[in-house]
Amino acid sequence: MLQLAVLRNDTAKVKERLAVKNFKEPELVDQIIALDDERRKLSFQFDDTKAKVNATSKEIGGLMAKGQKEEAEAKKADVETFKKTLAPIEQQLASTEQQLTELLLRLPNLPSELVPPGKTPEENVEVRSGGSKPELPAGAVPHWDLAKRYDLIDFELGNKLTGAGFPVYKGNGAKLQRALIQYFLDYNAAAGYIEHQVPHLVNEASAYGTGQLPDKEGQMYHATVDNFYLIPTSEVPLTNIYRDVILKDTDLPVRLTAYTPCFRREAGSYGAHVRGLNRLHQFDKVEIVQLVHPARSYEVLDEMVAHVEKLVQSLGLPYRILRLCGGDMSFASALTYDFEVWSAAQEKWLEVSSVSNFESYQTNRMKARFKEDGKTQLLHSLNGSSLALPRILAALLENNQDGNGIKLPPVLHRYFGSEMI
RNA sequence: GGAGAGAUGCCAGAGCGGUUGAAUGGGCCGGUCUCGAAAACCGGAAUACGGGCAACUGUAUCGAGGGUUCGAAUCCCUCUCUCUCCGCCA
Repeated sequence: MLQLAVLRNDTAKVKERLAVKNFKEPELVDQIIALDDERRKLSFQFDDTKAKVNATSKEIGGLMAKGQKEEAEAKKADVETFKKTLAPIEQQLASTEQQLTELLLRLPNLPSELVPPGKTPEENVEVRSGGSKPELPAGAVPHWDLAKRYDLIDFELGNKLTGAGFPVYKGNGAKLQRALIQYFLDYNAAAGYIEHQVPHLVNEASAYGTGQLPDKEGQMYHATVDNFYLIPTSEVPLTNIYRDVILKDTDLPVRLTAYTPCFRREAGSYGAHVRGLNRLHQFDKVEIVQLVHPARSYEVLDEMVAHVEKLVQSLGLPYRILRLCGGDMSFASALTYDFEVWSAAQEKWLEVSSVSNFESYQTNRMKARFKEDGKTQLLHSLNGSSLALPRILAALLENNQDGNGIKLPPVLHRYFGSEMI
């Protein structure tokens, strides 16, 4: 969430930035500041009265020790009076604080100056592209047909076991998944990201920490008996490792990577968008996360984009990098680059990675901080997919079909064990 | 799943109703000493939110939440987690 100090000191700027994100309730900012004024007033009254209670209670202790019972009783009456005035203040303070937090949670992160204006994905700005779209042989088919032809993925079996969006990978399909995961992890580790294996279910505090709660409650699977959430991305457990942690500046930067399955309810999706591997309820993803000094976060963002770009290039897939416009960005992000690869048989761009700088929006929620020259301050958090598997798989299958099989890019040969499927 | 024990600062660990934000030891930072280091000695050091130009100062925090009390790290209740034993088990 945004820092109160920023809202108070830079109110006009905050509203201007929120407008870029097409935020509909700018008046919330003023409400929040008014509530904070109220909170300060109440907090002062509370502290002041409580100080009297504490001081008097201490005196009572002294009097009791000296055996001055009568005086002590008189003081007790004083405390009684203080406490009577304290009770309503305490209640008001608690409800004001709660309201304040609720409102604060409704404000999205401020977009950086680099974010282009716009409301729809069409207004995203292409910053770079690479590779070239392949010429497909006659009779080329989409990946769901290829998956069937070469017996790589069984969508119907997934329907039987669980439901739509939970495919079963088998044979070379399963092996290729494993090869991709291992290649991605090795690639990230070589760049200094420390590999982690993390829980696939998290508690409420973690879901709040990265911003999945409260606003995206409906997008997560919820194991209600134990009140755990199935992770929609390993960003959640990875970033929350540093919830309520204060690092030393010498610990920075923190670089993490993990492979996990990701679970998303994707409520409201339907039709051609969800065909084949395009949109699943469970999919595999390798993620990278960094926690860095605030002064460096944009430099690091560029570095992460370059890192993912090289990975996509190594797979030989035609791609483009988009800088998301205000309307297409996620709630918590300050700047996001999406990677899309060309899925030649579908003739569609598919999003395979999203690399974002969250600045202090997540770290303020989860109190992930570091200490520099004795001063404690919030870290900046960033993450990106490196990479999401299903759409990579879709593009690899479609783009590399030659009628006899699928030719795999050279980087995968040693992971897959052969050059063709 | 059953029975018991426990959760205190960076770590270990005291405290079990009243100057305890917290003894003591270790670690860490600064200093003295030293050519330098070690040892020894001296000093410093939590987080959040307020008040104050500042020095400084108020409040909260001893797993979390609630309660008892003039006063709670200390007593009571609920929850979470850890450990030991039993059961079960990849």
